[in-house]
Amino acid sequence: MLGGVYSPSDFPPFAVTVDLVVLTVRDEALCALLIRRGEAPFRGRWALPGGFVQVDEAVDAAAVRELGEETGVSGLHLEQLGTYGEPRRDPRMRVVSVAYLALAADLPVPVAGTDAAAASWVPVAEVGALAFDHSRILADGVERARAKLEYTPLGAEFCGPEFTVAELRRVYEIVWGVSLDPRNFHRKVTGAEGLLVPTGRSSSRDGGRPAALYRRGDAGVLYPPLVRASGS
Amino acid sequence: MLGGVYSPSDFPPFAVTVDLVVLTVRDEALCALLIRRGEAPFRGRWALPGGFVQVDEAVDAAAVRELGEETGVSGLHLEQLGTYGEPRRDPRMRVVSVAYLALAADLPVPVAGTDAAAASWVPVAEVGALAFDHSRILADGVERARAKLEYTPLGAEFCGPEFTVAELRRVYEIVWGVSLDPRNFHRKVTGAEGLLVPTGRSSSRDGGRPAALYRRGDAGVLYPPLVRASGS
DNA sequence: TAAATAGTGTCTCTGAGACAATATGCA
DNA sequence: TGCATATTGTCTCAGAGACACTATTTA
Repeated sequence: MLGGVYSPSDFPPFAVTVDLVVLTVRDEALCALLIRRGEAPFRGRWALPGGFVQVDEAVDAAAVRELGEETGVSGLHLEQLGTYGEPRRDPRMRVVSVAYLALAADLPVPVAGTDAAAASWVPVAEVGALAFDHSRILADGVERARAKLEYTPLGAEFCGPEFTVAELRRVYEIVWGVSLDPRNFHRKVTGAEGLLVPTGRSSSRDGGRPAALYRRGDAGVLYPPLVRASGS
Repeated sequence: MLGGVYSPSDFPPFAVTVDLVVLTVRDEALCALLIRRGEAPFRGRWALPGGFVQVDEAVDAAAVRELGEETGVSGLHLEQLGTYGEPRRDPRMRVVSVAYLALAADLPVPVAGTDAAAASWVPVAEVGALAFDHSRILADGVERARAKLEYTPLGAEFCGPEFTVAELRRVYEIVWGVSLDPRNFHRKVTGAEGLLVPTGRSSSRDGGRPAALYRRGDAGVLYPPLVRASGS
């Protein structure tokens, strides 16, 4: 069938939802925001937060709304991750879900939000089987986040409004699961155009020279990119 | 509302479609497969091929099916591009569309397919305003294709089963709209792991040393990547 | 032979990674 | 002072781009 050649009477009805992969770095681990389901199916299982797209609401807008409801925070980076539309991914009816990826600084604590279901940050390494196909969605989100750190300034999204180069480096080390040379990392990120904007000075947690504090720059891409260990 | 906490009675119904951005390189131009709409709305306008997702069909499967119906070809590279869900993107009803990107070698001619609507290859530089939000979807698809050539072997998807390095280079030049040094390009692509598999020899169109023919290798990523002119 | 395209070799520059050296705080 | 961390500098190597040069075909 060619696009648009149809009438309202011949389309099968679907429900459309958004699911959110919200990631943060806390306690030295990459964590995802998960909710525990209070009802069947998958009662008691962890699941991604999300919900229905309203009749008069753009799909992207639904993701923004849900993210605000879940985290109490707005203005986070939010991007489409993919759409998951297997016929039986929800056992009760035909649901197509548009997944979004959000990166957040360590938020105080997930707000209970408009729902009774418990929400909490769970280290992605300790996440077991999730409800529906959410395990795969989460895996796709984590991989996307890892890839985006290479060529975008999004690593700074995991940090607070002001942060040190070492904090940013810890983000990279935790998300990628590698260790990076502090000297080379420092040279690269301070040299990258528009990534960091200097400010004043910082605390020295346990001793050692204080580190300069930076704010996020306005660069859209990271050049030169920070590459993970590749072919070599 | 949190994910999965709902009942079948409270979801608003949507129609779900797939739209295809099918790109090829022919006549020294990057071309998209478009159909001319035979009915309102947007009667007479060009639009992307696509159609409804069936009740018992996965969304990805619907894209594969539509691609086969439109091009008569299977086995092409096909990937999700994004989902477009503005409330009034279709004036008649609420339609959420999942867009896909396909890269094809120069196919003989678009088959008329199961539809009467005329389909043809249109150079993307000459595409005017499309129906619905298809102009934006096409633009997103073209940009995705350009970006993918950098770090994946997908440029070879635009070539036939056997091709020369010069043909592959023309693909890059046309898609990116730049000119590339033949010597450096040759050294790079023949040096990239798993990109090209040698075969026999080739014709020499008008004179000049014959070029070696290659088949696509099985590499999933292109390392080292071919980068477009960037920060330098 | 001339023209044309294919393919190789070389040089230089940039950036990555290893790691020495210096700077600046706290106990 | 001693220790810890921050920041700078230096060295080496790989790969990109410029481009000279060789190879192999047709006219």
